[in-house]
Amino acid sequence: MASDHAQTDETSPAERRRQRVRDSILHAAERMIAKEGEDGLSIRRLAEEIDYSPAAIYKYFGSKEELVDELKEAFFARILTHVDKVQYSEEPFECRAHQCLRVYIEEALEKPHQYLGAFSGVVDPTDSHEIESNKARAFDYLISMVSEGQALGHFDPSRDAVTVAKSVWACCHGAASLLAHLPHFLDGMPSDIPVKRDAFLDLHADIVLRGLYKR
Amino acid sequence: MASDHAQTDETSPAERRRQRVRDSILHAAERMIAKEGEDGLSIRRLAEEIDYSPAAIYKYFGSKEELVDELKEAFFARILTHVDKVQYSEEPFECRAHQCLRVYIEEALEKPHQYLGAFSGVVDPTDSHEIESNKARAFDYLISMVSEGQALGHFDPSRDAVTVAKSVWACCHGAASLLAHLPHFLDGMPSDIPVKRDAFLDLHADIVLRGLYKR
DNA sequence: GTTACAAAGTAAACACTGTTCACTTTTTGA
DNA sequence: TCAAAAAGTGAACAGTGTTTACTTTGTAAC
Repeated sequence: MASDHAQTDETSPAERRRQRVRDSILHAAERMIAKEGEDGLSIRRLAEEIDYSPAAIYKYFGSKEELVDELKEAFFARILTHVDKVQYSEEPFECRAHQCLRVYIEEALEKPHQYLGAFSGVVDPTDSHEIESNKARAFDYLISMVSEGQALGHFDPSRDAVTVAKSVWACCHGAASLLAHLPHFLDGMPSDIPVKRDAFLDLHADIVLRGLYKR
Repeated sequence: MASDHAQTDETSPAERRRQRVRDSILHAAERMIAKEGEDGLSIRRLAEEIDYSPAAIYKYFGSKEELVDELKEAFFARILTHVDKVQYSEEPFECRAHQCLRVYIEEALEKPHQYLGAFSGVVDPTDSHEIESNKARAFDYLISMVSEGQALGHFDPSRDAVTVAKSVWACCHGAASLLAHLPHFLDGMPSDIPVKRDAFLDLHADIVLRGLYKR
């Protein structure tokens, strides 16, 4: 039964083997990007690192771009799960909203090169596939957060929740982008190194959220 | 006297000629980047476009990076002058502050590829030359704007002006970056195309600035 | 077990890239 | 006019992503 034609878990030894090689490619690529950025990733050096020929990579990925895109999708999926966890916690709304912004930025900064790479370059408007990516979905959470804030009577209800959510996303993305791009961004500020980023993110989230409240 | 050893305006015909070639290189590079992005710029195709050999480019610029860095510096200098103009206008403070944020974003969006390219990739912390660029100076204007807002009794004075300015810069940069990166960012929103961006920027600046006011 | 077929893997080539170097042409200043 | 400097170039080097024809390996059926 276990060696029957239709496997119970849909994975044959060959498929598992293939999956392992695929993963090793992805992991090696991730390591190289983390070290040297997206431009530092070379298919040839990547192949050498995992002891394959460059051409072998193309049995697993259609192009370098497809490979990198898969990493980006996984990265944003990870950010989403972390933001999601905050969203459904038992904390009061104001605390959740604050954490929501913070966690997005903090998770983005876990992989600065990947985060920056995901926003470098103008996206082709005719490429519809980009629209339904996890990147766009990150911002769906913000819509429901803003709507909830309006329903609870905290936020100004006269504004369009979607538009406001886009504005909030811009604020979060900007902080993540600048912190990732400029390692010295917080230099010359009060308090010590590990606290600096924490304190800044608190202030930033405070300012952004305060902008949403009714006056 | 005019043909004396030391020229009055410090430019000989040879220097002017050289400057013209230099400019033609820069302009061609700018056109190519505007069309195909930073990665789409090729020294060889650039040379072909202006009818020179690829090697000739290196008589004017040490490397491709130096060339695009000069374009970036000029671009941010242009943004700065526009923001500067707002800063010293005769409008009331609240209007100037609002315009300050708007103009930064609008000018950034004049060259989406260049703006995104200026923030792609993690900056080398040991490279001190990056710190004193026009990019960093854009944010000096925000510091004085925040300080003035505090002095006038509008903004919360208990906060560090520099830190707040960084937060505001992040909000502006985020909006510029997202709008440049995602041409569809404002799709699915009320009102028509030319007004959309205008309305969004107004809302965004409103939200950010409201976050700074005393409650 | 053998055989047929598909999958995995590769070496070599193609068409690019940025950059350098030896070399020629042109321009300049005395 | 003549040497020196500047401007410009062709060819090469080392690297890139990708494709193609080919070989090796593994699998499934007879």
